Amino acid sequence: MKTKITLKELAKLLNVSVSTVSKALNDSPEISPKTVERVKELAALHKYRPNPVAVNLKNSKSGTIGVVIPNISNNFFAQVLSGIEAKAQKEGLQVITYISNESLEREKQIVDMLTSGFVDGVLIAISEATHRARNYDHIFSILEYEIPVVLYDRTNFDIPVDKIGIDDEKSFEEATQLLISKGVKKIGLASGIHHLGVGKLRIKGYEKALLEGMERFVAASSRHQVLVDGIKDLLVNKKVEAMLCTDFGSAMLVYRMAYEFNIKIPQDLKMIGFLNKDVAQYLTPSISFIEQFPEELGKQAMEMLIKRMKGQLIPEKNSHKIINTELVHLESTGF
Amino acid sequence: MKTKITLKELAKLLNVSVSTVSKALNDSPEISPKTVERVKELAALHKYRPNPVAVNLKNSKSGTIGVVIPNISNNFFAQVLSGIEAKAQKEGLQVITYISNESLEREKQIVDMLTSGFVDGVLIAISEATHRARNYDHIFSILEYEIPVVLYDRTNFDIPVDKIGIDDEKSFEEATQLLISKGVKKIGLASGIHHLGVGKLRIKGYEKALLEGMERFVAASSRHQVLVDGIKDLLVNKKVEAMLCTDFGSAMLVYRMAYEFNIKIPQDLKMIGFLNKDVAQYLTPSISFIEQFPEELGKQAMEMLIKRMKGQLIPEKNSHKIINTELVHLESTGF
DNA sequence: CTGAAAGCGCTTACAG
DNA sequence: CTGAAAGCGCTTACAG
Repeated sequence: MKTKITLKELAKLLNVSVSTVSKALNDSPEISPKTVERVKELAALHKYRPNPVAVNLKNSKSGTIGVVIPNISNNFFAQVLSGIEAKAQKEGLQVITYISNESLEREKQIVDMLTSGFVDGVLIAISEATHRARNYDHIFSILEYEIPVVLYDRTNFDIPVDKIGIDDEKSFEEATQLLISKGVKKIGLASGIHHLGVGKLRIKGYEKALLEGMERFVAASSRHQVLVDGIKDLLVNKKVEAMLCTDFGSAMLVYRMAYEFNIKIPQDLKMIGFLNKDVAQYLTPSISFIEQFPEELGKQAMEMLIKRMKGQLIPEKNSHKIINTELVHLESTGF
Repeated sequence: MKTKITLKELAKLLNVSVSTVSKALNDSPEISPKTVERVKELAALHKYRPNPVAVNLKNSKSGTIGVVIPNISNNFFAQVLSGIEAKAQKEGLQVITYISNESLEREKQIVDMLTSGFVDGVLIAISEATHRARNYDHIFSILEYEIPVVLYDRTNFDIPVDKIGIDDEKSFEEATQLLISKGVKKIGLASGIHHLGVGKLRIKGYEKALLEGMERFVAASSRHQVLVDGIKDLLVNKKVEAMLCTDFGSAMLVYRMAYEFNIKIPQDLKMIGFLNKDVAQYLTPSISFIEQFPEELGKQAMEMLIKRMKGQLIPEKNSHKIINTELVHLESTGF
């Protein structure tokens, strides 16, 4: 019904040239006010809107940015996307979403698309598999194509690009220090992601905060049963008084085993985890968590990318930004 | 560095015309095998890839589809997106993501973008605000522009388009029937989304399944404290033996209050909820939940849209598909 | 088998 | 003030 009208058709209806219509619509001072009015009136009547594909071709850009997400089921990334999308909308940019599912293979395919001219810029969090394989060639290829790119969240590897993330190490260092300051002596840590960059950093922060003479109690494995046994050992045999959990899975395991062995949270065991707010606060008892402000991270990543695309950042110098985390106290750290 | 090479440049390097290069690259039978080889070799050397924006302009399409998501923090929608994206990738389509945040205003803006020619098709789940305001004009406008569109998940309103969703009513009807078959007499329901389409349907299913003489125990409110009081009444005063929860929030409240009033799950109280798998199975005790297969829903929505875009569906007839849900038994329904 | 021309829908320097 | 022409990067019917 309302099949899209083009400049050419408007021009014919108005008995003027296409150029005149285009200029009138773009408020060019070259065109007489009277003509501008006529043109705009008819354009409004027909609800004319320029074909974005044509405009983009003309401008040699695509008007879109590509966002690569390792795992959209992880609420953290979903929220990051939300922040990105909100900012993009304001800037009139379209967000093309690619989900790598933590796969190197998939990530390579995605990068292939990204470098083919579909997008004007890229926001990417590197997949787990890529980190494990230490195969970053495809990431470098984005740079070779001179496509502006910002790495978000998973930033701990050496590549000369703009980055934005949180300080994983510091967050757990501070959490550990807080427990120590409250007089907790035996602090344990559980992790199902110790092999990943973020996992390593969180564990490092914990270890850094431990005082001389304090024992290190770590249960870490990506294999379920090994992790279960490790946690059980810490809770039952080592009788730790607090547990830090680097990820959702390990937090839920600690939670569950505390229940099974009748260890009361927070009376017998304090807990702090990297969980998303929604889950953390709704649990019974609620679990104190590290707030990472993912939407803010997404927003700022987008801002950084926009600046880079507009050439507002110094070419040879890369930005590196840190979003501060915040320890939110809920029931599991009641003292 | 690796600045993109164009057909024109390839042509110049090869001393042939642009048309010849284009045809050779597209394996046109018009071109001699020798030329094809020469062209392809040089193209490969320079890693030539056609500018997608130009190709799209030529083909009068955009190569993208728009996906409108009401709330990406809801894991259900995140998973739907995952299914959509996977399928789109296979079809060589780009997914532009728009997040309405359950806002009518935002949804209108988004639809405005969608009808301006950015996308070849649309997948949309209508926002809560839109449903409340019963203001569907903008949705109809997508139809006026003759853009293929598939409604997913929130499909219970009258509009002549393709739809795909789950049978909310049936899912809770069956869940209720199951409890009845196990001899549970006093079955309660908690809802924080009774005012929404899906909430209404779930409640309706519950009511439909109740046998003659069975009392209806419903605690429903979008106001936190009212809902808390309602649930408390059901658990403590009415002493229901089971609770159905239409949403994550109400499930967590029931969970919490059972804990506070020392009501044991599943011994004293059975529970079934609309939760996502991840949370449901990790809770202690784990909560039996209705599996909605969101990725499958996303995938099939995309398939339906592709068929519509390709004209493989009958123009005057709309598809309406239902994804079957499945009650997954975990600890909270242990009998 | 190859190439010139037209065209997708727009914008913009240039003539008049 | 208006319009013809060139061009963004491609494809394809048409001539040769």
